[in-house]
Amino acid sequence: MSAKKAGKIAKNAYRLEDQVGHLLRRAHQRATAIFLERLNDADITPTQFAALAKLADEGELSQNHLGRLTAMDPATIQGVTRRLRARGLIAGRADPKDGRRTLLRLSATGVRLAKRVIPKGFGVSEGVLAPLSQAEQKRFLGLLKRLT
Amino acid sequence: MSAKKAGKIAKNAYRLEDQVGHLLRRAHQRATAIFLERLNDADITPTQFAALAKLADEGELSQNHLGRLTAMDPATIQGVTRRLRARGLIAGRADPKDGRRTLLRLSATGVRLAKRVIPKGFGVSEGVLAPLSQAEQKRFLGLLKRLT
DNA sequence: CGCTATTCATACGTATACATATGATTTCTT
DNA sequence: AAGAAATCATATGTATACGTATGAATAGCG
Repeated sequence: MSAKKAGKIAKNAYRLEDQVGHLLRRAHQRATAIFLERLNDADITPTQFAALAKLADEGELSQNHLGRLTAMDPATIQGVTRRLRARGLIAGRADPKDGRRTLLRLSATGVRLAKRVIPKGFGVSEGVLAPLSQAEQKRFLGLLKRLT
Repeated sequence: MSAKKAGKIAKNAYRLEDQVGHLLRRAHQRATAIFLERLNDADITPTQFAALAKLADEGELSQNHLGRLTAMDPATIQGVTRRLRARGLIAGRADPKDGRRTLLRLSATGVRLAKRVIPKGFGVSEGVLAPLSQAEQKRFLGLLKRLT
């Protein structure tokens, strides 16, 4: 029953600055900014990076499957892969076993770019987490993972 | 020098799922989804909500100032306020002291909507943080605030 | 005072992000 | 096996998000 009697405190004001959604939005903005700053020369976006990294791991994936692995809905992953294809970083072919699917994989150029760029991903994460100590970073990531 | 000798461990693979940026993006997606679900009837977006809440607090603000208080750059806040004005939720007038500025405030309709909707903001935050205990929520918010 | 720099709001282009609709194809169910 | 349901990719429309450019207005400086 704190702050109920004698009107000393402001009566549960809604503070935008303290709401998770707003803080998550701002933290995401900052993470994106750090990404774009550190990968400026590569000229790719965080979601494009995610798609390249996943394809580098998995080799060949259908478009929607790639979207699920990178947390993008079908409409979003469609736009991302369309732009990556237009730049020649990934290539697609019809799935011989399922006429609905398009199988995507990195092109030779895409492999080279992925090799050059993925190592920089570690630096981005470090930069984003830099305001926290090592122990805090671990705690934060553990909690954040549970909010996804 | 752990995991350096004898190649036992996978050699620092880059795991998208463990990177802050990716997790922040996913957490933000989830927060947005919870917001839209709980304020479905109000038909406003999280950023529109933020603008309304700030104007409810501050009374009258220039457009760019409102943007700074809600973490939106001039181009973004312009779009948000344009849509809110089109719906008659906010009104603008020229600043008599500064010819460059447009002063924005809630309309009568906007005040009514804000009063009805801001209380629901608490529920959204609770919903987003629900996977964490009370103590974890506090810890998480403290750490998250330092990453903005 | 006058010139420069800054700020403000707008406009345009690109890139997520998602709802919804559509047609093609596959899978499920009976 | 036939019809229903689900999945895949695409398309369209709305809404952030930000870089860049622009013209108007103010602030800062010599």
